[in-house]
Amino acid sequence: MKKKPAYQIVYQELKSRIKEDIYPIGTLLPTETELCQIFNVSRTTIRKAVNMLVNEHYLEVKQGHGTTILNPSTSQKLNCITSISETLATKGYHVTTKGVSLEQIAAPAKIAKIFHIKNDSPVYLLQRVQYIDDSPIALISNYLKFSEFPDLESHVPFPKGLYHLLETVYHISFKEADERITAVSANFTESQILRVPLNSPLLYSERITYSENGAFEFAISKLIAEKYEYSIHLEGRAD
Amino acid sequence: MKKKPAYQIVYQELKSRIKEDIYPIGTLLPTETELCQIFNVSRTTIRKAVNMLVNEHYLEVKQGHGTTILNPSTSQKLNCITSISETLATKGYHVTTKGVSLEQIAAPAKIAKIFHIKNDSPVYLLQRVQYIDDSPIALISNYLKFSEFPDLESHVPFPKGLYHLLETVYHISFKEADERITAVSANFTESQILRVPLNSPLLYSERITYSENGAFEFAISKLIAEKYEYSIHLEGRAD
DNA sequence: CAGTGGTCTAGACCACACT
DNA sequence: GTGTGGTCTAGACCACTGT
Repeated sequence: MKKKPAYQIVYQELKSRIKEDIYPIGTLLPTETELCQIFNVSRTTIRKAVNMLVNEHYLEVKQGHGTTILNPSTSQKLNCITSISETLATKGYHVTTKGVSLEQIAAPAKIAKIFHIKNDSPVYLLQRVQYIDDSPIALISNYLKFSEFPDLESHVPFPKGLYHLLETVYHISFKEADERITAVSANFTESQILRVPLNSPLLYSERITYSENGAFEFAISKLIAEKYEYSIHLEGRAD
Repeated sequence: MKKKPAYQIVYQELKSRIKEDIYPIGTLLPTETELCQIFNVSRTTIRKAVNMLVNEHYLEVKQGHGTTILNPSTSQKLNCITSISETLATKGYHVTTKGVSLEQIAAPAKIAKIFHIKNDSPVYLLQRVQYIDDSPIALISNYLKFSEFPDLESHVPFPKGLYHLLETVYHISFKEADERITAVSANFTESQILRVPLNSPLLYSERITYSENGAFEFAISKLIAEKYEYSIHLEGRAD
């Protein structure tokens, strides 16, 4: 076992104390000097841990005043890597997945380039339709790097969601993702599957997802625009 | 005048040295110990400045190896507050604005709530069509807080762009923005103005923009989906 | 092995907020 | 004024990368 840095321990302990309401929302955290005594570490270490929690919007510091515990539900976590079904679930919808198809295919040039593998190497292609209650909402295709997910077939149909499976069974750590979003008109097939009129507007998104070892997923989603929206948070101005 | 913290000075100096190729892209930055001597400050101060540049993707640090200067053009700045015209301009398009209309209107309830003003207080409503070369691409409505922008009329039609005007003339500091993106079908009016077939897919976005003093802009954009896409960057997983 | 960044300390002084 | 967080130092030891 590796030894954990002190600031990590403080960070996790503070986080759980906030979640368990030992430090209730709206109140002030103990002062930095007090926290030094509580955890028996230097102020630098405390400040590093506190800063991490500020970045995650758990805390807000104000010079001369103190450090306030924030309400995490108010500051919804935007710009995090979440699946369509997870996003819908946090909004209170009951999401189900139907028509799951998982196959091994030869990587098209575009996919091969993203995964840094040779053209026509095997990749997984997962195709699904997602439903809210009994109405379809999304058509999703996921390309997954073959070498990272041995025996993926045996886990179909991912009762807890694809991303949950990748995290728990394959121990993938989601690092970052780049997504491009535009809109298209539903063609005949799409209109039939999603049960919308021909040419209805669909949100179209392509996402590349990265772990520490590089890209491992490329996903294409087509969503009924009337039923979905992307929420994003922007910060600062470019130079 | 306020005295600048040492880490700010180091940060700015390092940033300009990178931009002026004194520290060329792809090479290693001097070691932290060397930088301490160069700037005559402690290692903590150097590390704070370096960390800021890492967050802005100017540098990459690797333990046991060194700190590398990155190519900023490779890491496009996503999730920054930019206008449609600015985004298109960085992609090399020539953007023009036509049909500018600026009026004072009584704030609808939705806008009043966002700006924290009374219903029917005056707000500016700016409406425009944006073109690439001679083809229309976007239909934009901006609601602007009346009290923050006195005499806005005199600056029409914003030759350098609305956001540039707000920054330089009104000294607004863009802090953050929240945006919701979905898609709609072009109605008759929209299809005429944008010169697309009826029911063509349009990207629809609503944005609230904040300065240090709270929300000052609410913008609605309708963009021809075939000609535009949103690029976003996601990081980490929610708990 | 030598050299790099990663973590940590104990103590100092400064800038701001509240009363 | 008192107390909070903001900045900064000088020095120590750990952990990783490369040869």
